Amino acid sequence: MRYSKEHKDETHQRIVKTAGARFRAEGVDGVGVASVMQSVGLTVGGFYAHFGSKEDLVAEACSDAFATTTAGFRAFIESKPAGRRFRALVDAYLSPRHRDDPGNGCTVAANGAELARHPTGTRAVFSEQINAWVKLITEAMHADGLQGDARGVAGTLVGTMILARAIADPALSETYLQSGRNAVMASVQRQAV
Amino acid sequence: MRYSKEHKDETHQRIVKTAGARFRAEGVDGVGVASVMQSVGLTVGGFYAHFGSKEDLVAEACSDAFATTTAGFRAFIESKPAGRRFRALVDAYLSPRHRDDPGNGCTVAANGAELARHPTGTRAVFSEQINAWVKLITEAMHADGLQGDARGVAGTLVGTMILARAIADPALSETYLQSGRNAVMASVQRQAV
DNA sequence: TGTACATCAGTGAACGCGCGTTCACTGATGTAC
DNA sequence: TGTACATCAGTGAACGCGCGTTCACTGATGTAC
Repeated sequence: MRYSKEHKDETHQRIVKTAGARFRAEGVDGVGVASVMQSVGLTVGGFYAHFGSKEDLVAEACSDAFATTTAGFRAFIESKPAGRRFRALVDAYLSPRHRDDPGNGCTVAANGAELARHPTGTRAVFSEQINAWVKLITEAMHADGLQGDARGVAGTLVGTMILARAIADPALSETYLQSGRNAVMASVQRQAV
Repeated sequence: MRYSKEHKDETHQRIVKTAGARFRAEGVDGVGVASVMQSVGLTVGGFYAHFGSKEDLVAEACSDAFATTTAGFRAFIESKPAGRRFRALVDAYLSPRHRDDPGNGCTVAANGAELARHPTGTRAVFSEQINAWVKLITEAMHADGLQGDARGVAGTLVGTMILARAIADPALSETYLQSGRNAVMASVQRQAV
């Protein structure tokens, strides 16, 4: 072999990470295979040594991006004391920082509607990631002695982010983020002891 | 003139309506100008007698689709007695029927993330429509003697629909719709008299 | 230890195709006389 | 009322371009001897 197994795996990961960021920032349809490979510093032809098709990359990149983001949120809230985790999660998700950096943010908010139109295989891996994300929300609630519907919370987070990004005026956009934060916090109750 | 003014306006409207439905069902990037014109029963070249560019069509079609959907929801809830309007609106929005027919449904849920990446002009008309939609939600709440944050409600509706459409399994998808309906109803309070 | 060979990640040109847009044109109709 | 002309919505072929994918190839390295 010309390159070691590690070398190929590393290149593969670089393609996945680059695609994950660009798909979120520019949309799946907005980013071509050749363009991704160029960002990685390689040429188009090499792509098919790593993936069977663009669709395979979409599935893997979106799944990886989602998992990485969820892991990031998990590390973030676990750095907070129990009792402050749920609010920290909500504030971090519905922040101007997240709104203005879709390339490193939530995959559902960035590509959810688009991915819903993709083949079943792609959607299946995506469904699993949504469940993992909802599980994290549930854990954050429980750590804070709160109870509520984590699926409803996930919906509010995603939808509010999409509205905040769609609205051109920054001040108006901020009021949507604020409304989303309020709505989520109002939807949970202190757990009966 | 070959055709009367009415004739051109009518053709223009047919293009707008067709594009609005197809953009929602297949995504803005997933539908070409030639394909829209074919759906209308015309050939590509004629397109530019009606629109300066595809982007102009995107702005007009999405704005029209959004306004039409909002008007439809308005007519629907006004057919209900005051006191049952908000719940009717929420149930209609978060229904399997709406989930399974994006081409005739909410433009934000279908194209929101995508349109956020479009030029300022397109986003501006879109922002206005969002405000009109939030206003309708507010009116439905007030008609029922409820108070709450209509922007937060809009976020929950949009995000829940995106999650429900992304999830491949129909039964699991239905639980997300249910959670969204619960979350919205729990977020409003009976108005103090 | 030194040499010949096999491997295969990555190259770069080419494929057919659909995209948004342009343009010379057609021909039915409204308008002017 | 009848005829000549101007208008312009719509035609259909062509434009350059980027798309996803294919393929003959290169050349550095691991492996066999």
